[in-house]
Amino acid sequence: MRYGSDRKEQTRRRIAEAAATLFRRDGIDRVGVDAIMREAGLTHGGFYLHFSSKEALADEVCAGSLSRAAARWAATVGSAKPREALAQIVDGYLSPQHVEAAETGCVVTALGPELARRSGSRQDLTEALRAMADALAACLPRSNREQDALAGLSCMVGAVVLARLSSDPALSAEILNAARRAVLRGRPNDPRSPEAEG
Amino acid sequence: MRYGSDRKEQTRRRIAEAAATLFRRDGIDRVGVDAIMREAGLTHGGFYLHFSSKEALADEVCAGSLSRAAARWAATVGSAKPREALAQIVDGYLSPQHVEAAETGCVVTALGPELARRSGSRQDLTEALRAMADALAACLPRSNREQDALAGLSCMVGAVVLARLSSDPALSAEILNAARRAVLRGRPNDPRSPEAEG
DNA sequence: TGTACATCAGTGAACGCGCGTTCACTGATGTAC
DNA sequence: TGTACATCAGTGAACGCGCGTTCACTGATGTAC
Repeated sequence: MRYGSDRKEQTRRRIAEAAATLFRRDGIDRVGVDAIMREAGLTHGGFYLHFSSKEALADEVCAGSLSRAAARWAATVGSAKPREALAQIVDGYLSPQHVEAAETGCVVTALGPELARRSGSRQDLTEALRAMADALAACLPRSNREQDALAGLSCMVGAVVLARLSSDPALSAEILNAARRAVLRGRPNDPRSPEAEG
Repeated sequence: MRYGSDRKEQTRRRIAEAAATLFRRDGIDRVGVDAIMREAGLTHGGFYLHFSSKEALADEVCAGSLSRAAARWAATVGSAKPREALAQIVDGYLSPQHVEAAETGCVVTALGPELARRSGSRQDLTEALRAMADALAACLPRSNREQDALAGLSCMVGAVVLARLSSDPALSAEILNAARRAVLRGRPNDPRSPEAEG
């Protein structure tokens, strides 16, 4: 069709965005190339003009999504006082909305184990994890901040996984609250009530 | 073949055990009925004498595995002083062996997001999670023990997920150490060195 | 005790289906003249 | 400016394959006589 010079690139991005949503919602294995292309407004045959395989798409999309999340955290840290940045990051991550909307949320909580099983390199994912830990560390008290950041990240990831697994909304809310309290421990400047509601 | 009265039950258990291992190793979607039955020493056709579908098997196997894990934690708590029980549970969960052997490890870290997506009831899983939190709580200091238990469980789950996701063994070890320190915080009776080595 | 039969756990071929991937084709647009 | 052509993003039929499930059959064992 001989379109403008960046049209192909835009299509590629549209496919990647559709895939990012569907993969997180249903799991990589449960999403077909056909569904991704339909979501992107195309037909399946054109997929291979943009990506060499579904696996390559999944690797790129997941690493990209996680590294953009890390960049957003870093931007938050750069644009607010440490304790406010921390509260923003933690409250956003441990929100009921994040638990409910896996399809737009953190790749680790939606696809962590699935990605860990992959035979590919996972180096980009590892770097993104480090960047997330660094962003968290930057808004924590100096003593043991690297360890606290890794523990805090673990706590947040686990809390969202567990809150999604629980079929009891009350337990999910308790998990989120407990995790928030643990990650913000020693920094109780948060005006929010300790109870969670809805 | 008209075998002894408990033979069928034993076969059923053998299938469930094979499935538990393979599901945690490769993910539910990547394991076929054929592979499960071969692992159990049978052929695929007989599967439906024991389970109504692969989905039903997966539900039963995952809930069973998690509730047995909860029972083991409870037994540990019942058989040692609180702080020793806590150290046993936490050190076992946050060990490099657990990170490396997903196929025999905690169902939540191996299949959490995959299970959270399932349409089924998840009630048994939720009860098992509660039982795990209760066991943890029973060996924590009384003040805020329920919250601390939920936060500790989150931290352990997230740490194992992240340690498996990282392709850098040093980062994985740091994550496990940081999580252990956080979960045992306030109870530094652990004689272990703070550094982790392969 | 010995024999014929009934049972039913397990077998393996067959099914329909959806998937990832390929490929000959289409047709809208940029370019040469 | 107008026309013919080249390009190449996108189409959709087709492929081979593996999967979950079904079903007619097998044959080892318990039971009736």
